[in-house]
Amino acid sequence: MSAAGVRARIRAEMTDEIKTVARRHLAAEGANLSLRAVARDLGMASSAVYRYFASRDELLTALIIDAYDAVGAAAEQAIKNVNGHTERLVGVGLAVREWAMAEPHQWALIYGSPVPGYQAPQDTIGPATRVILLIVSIVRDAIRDGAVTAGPPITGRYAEELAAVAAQFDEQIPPQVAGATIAAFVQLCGAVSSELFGQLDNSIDEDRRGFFEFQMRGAARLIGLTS
Amino acid sequence: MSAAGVRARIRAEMTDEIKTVARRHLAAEGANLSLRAVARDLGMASSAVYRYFASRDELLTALIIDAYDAVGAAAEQAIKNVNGHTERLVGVGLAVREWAMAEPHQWALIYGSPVPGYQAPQDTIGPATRVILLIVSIVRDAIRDGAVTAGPPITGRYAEELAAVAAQFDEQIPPQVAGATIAAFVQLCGAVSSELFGQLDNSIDEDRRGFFEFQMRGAARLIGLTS
DNA sequence: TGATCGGCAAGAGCAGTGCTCTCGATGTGG
DNA sequence: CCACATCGAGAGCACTGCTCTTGCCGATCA
Repeated sequence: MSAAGVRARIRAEMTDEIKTVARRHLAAEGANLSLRAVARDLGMASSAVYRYFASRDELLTALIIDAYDAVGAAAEQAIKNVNGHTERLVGVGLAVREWAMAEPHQWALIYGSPVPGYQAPQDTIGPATRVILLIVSIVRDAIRDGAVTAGPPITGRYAEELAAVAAQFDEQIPPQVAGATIAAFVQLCGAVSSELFGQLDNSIDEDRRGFFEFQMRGAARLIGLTS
Repeated sequence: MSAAGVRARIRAEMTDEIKTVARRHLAAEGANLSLRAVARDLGMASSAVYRYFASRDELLTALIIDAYDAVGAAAEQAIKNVNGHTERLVGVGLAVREWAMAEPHQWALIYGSPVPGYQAPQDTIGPATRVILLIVSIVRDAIRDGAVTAGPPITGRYAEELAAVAAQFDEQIPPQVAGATIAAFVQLCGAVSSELFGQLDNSIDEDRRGFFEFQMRGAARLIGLTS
């Protein structure tokens, strides 16, 4: 291996190590990630970290991309061997929920309020779409299988926009089905966030998983999934 | 008026002034509210602010309570003269959405990820329930008017919890209807947050209001509202 | 009236933060 | 072997939340 390769590998390892420690700090203390504290944990000067990440925001961006990737991978993995379109949709929801329960601060990082003064760069929009694309693919399969009874037709500018979005994947997706699909994703994110951020406290306290599944099945009914 | 009364009034005015300036800073810069900057804007030393709020968290708590109250009041006001249960539900959603669009940082404060290291005290749970209580009252009225066709029955621990919640308001609310009602609130919060936090970028970019209304009408259908 | 007391604001100060700059060490490529 | 790019360390700047002390000023009481 060339010397440049060695340097690049060491640099990549160091980058990973910083991200790992940063994730640990994130899990322990929440979103106000301290670059200095991370550096202390690594036994190096804070200024040294800036050799690897130009700013705290850039480190956060790296963590965000990784988080989007992780939750997307978890969802894909979870329904690998699941049959039935509704079951696959519910499976995605449950997998995302479980990932979020295990990594609440990472969830807050990607689906909570944006970090103050932080503007998500273009790098994040790719991995960000992984879960919604998975859901869209489930619905597309269901339509192909004739397992969708579309709801009442819709009109208006948003219907055209939904049709345009649907056309990117499959012209056969009616706009109201595309809308209900995005609505299902919104419900998924909202359900996880409300559970995680304490909105459900003092109402559903024990079987939150059951209530979450109830919501996912409702979303599936609105899409029109018949199996 | 007694001297003590004068003192108390001046103190209340000062407290309000601090909150107003803090809200302005929140709107301008985001969630990382700087107590020192607020004090500078008020032309006083930062230490003086601590006479009115024991800590930055306490100031945030005051802002959170006010925000919950404001969004609740906006929702109640919006449907004062609206007839039809579905229209009232949609009206609540649109009013909440509009308030959130006008005050995005205040929305993030109450429905976004919790502020790092901040634990919501008991004072906040009262005002926090104002919007969901309004939605519940709409559904209760609809049931009284015979304008709800309940969905398929549900079983399990979460169904019992939903029944217990429903019993706090009206025994006539079936658990699946109570569940769909909370789901509607979750959809509402999720829809506003996803629009505000950029999840909808590059899919629905023009008629987001229309798509939001579409989601609210879907939630109403899941509840079973027939008018 | 004069002394006392309580609430208020200001300032200094502590420990922490993100970030920049410079300087020295160290390993790499010609 | 030497020049160079890369890296880490340290000092330093401006900022933060928060505490403590000091002094002021008006209200209260003897």
